[in-house]
Amino acid sequence: MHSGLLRLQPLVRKIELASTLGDDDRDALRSLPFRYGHAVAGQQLVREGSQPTECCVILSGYAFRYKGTFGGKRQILSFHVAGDILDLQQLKLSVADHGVDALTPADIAWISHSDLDRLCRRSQSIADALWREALIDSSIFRAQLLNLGQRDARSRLAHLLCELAVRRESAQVGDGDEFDLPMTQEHLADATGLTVVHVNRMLRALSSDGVVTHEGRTLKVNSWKRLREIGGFDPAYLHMGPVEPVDRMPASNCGTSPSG
Amino acid sequence: MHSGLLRLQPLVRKIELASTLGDDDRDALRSLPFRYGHAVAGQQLVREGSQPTECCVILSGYAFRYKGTFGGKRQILSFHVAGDILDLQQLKLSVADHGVDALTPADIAWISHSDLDRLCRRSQSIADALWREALIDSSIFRAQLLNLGQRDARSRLAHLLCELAVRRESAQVGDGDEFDLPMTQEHLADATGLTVVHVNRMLRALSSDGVVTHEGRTLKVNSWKRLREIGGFDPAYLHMGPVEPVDRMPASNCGTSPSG
DNA sequence: CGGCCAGTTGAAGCGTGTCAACCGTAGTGG
DNA sequence: CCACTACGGTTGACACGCTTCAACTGGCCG
Repeated sequence: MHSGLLRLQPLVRKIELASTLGDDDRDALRSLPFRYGHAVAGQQLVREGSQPTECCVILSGYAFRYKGTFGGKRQILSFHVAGDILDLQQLKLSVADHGVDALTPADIAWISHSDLDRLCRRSQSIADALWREALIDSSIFRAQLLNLGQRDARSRLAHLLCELAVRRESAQVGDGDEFDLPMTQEHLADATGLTVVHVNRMLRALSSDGVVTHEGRTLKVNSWKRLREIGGFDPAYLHMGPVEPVDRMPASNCGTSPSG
Repeated sequence: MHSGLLRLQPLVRKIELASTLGDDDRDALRSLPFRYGHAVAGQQLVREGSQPTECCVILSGYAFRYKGTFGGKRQILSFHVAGDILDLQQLKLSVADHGVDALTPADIAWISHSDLDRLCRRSQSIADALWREALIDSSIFRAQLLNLGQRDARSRLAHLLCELAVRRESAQVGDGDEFDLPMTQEHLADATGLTVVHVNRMLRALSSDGVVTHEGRTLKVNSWKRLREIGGFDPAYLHMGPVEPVDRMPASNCGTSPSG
């Protein structure tokens, strides 16, 4: 049982994107007891159908949640970065309706439901903040529903890339217009409801249109404006507070972007 | 400001599907002050992008939630029946990331966020119950994501029909294998991410295969087993407590359930 | 009566899926 | 050092599920 003082800092930062915390709340969160774990890429963290007793906070690396079909297909529900707290829903529900896998090597803090629950009872503002996290989670799923149900392949991909950019930015991973895209095209396919082959084609299409540059596992966005337009991306659903509506994208920086 | 004693009963029943309440909690919920409203079919209840200060409980009738695309398309996120509490997410988030419309004429109870919030602070078990409702909501979206992303038209429809059947059953609307399908095929299309034309074809296919009988706005399920298979439906995601796994479908009724 | 809305059906086109190669890189073991 | 394998990415040809367009029906209501 660790209680490493600053290791839970990514969690605090994440929560403060959507909620305001007092000093005491911050301290309480940071000093939550947790079990530390390291996961290799592809490792299963939560099994669909299991009854976990701990929440899982990503300290570093990437993870994703998914649901399986009887026929062996897989829908990736969301990708997650450092600071994200997963399985918050299991705090109040017993069986996990979806699984969680590490996407890259990842450091994980496991926090027991009872500890978290106790903290919620002690601090109304933390309870509110966690509730809010869960609701934002839900909002992201709603946006994904719109994405899968109403947009074509090209738009779906663009939208997903926009979301990844914003979330990685807010987690302060990478910087600016160029960032790591740690997932394989198969992951992207499972997240967008497309086939690997078609994801590949659409990615290249975005490349050859000059919207993004994609080499190796790095993605560079040449025109946020066009990527947003193509994806129909409106960051409101992320509920990250006031975001300037236009032109620039990841909540912060982004110098000179050619807008053609 | 009504405080009509039994009018909020559908809400209590709904909540008790997933949580256990004490007598005092039940009473507290039932005596929540609310503003009564009647909506005609198609009437907008919550506008996407607005900042509501009240939650909306359906006392009778049907409603649905949706998100719109810049291009004018619409994705229906979920359908709702009597007892469902909508916009619970706005309790902790400020702007509504989706809209709500009445599907049929409906009776609505509007409960102010502050009243609800106050009640949550007074009763931990009610707070838990509402939190749980929100999480189940989220779980349903996840299931829809799997549906839209991984299944073909026929399966999507079958899955949606299964879900509607279970939820209407749990709300004690209609009975047995035959029930009202109050939505138009356009609604079904917007919910499944298909076109009206194709929904029509798939519905007829299900009919001519003998799985369902569909005349007017009534749907009769001839074989739950086949409908479940086609839709890949597993009711676990509804988190409605232990559900017998086989053969029969709508969760409850049938007074003689062994070991229930 | 006329008009509108939901449903129904057919024919044609296109967006994705499927199948099947092939490439480059990294890892592994002889 | 070289086979050998495994995996992610890339590309082409073809098949098919779904969309699109368009026409027609029946019911409801002003």
